[in-house]
Amino acid sequence: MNKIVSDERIQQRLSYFEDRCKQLGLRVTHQRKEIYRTVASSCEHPCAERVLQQVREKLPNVSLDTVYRTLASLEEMGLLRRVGLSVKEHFDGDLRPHGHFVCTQCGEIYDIFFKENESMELPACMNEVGQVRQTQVQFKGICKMCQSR
Amino acid sequence: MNKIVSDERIQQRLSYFEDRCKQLGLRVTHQRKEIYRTVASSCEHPCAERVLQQVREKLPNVSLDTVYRTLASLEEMGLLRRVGLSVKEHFDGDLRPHGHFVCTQCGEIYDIFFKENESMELPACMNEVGQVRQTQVQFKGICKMCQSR
DNA sequence: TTTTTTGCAAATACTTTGCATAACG
DNA sequence: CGTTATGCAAAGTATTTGCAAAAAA
Repeated sequence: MNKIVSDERIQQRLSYFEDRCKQLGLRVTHQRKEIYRTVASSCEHPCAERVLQQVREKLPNVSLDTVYRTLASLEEMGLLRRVGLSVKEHFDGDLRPHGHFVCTQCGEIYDIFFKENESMELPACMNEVGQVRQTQVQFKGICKMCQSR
Repeated sequence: MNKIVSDERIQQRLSYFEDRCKQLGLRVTHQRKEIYRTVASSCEHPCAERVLQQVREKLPNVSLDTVYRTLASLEEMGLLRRVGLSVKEHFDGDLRPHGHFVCTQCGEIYDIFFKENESMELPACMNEVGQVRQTQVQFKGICKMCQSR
């Protein structure tokens, strides 16, 4: 398994997860707990299918759609993040260094030009990981348009 | 239409596009040209379907799969970028501020912890765009593993 | 003329949804 | 017991692929 997170830390997180569930009136089911445990103790940024595999080692009958539903609610609960953006691919012909603001409500993508971006240096540890071809900064949130509704 | 890019600039880009095609032995077809023109002159980060719509205003018979194929080759040619990550969604239970390195060959995602990330301030223009909930820095490139093959 | 690219159609991959049953609190 | 969450099956969306015909060089 791919586990660098300590058991102790996972326990902490699980109990926080249970508290949050109670706070929000969500039920603490075996499936939710196992799905959250999997994501919280994984270092591999698993996709839904991969989460399912891991969860099924303990709960063999869990279905993929439960995994999707649960991952979505864990995200809403603020217990995990989605790496990346949206289901669709989006393309950008503007090659100047710039970032993007993505509205999580309407999906709109806005260009963000800012100085820090242009002069951004690669972190030192980058050498050990690989050769960087491009850097993108993404901001997620709610855009003005959606706010004023 | 969504055009802020000047005609002059688009012409420049199109002729660079043709040069690159010749350099690489790729044919300059109407479809490729129109697809590139669309992405290069758009400010809306279009998805494939949206590119198709625009392209069809000039070339009504272009098909969606050609758009996909062409966008992929334009990316390889270094003429456009994919906003986001990969087709699949990936989830991350680690909420500490950190970035990701994504290998464009094998798809592996590596965590990148670095000081600059923790202290990163939001660009001033952000106020005009929306309320930021989270910030993610993404690096794309080829990882060590893939390099040594 | 030769080779690449296209369009069509179909397959594949990923994610979401409706509904009856099961399980939490 | 009442209500929410799950599993199943099916639908919905996005992307990719094989192949014959069309078009570029």
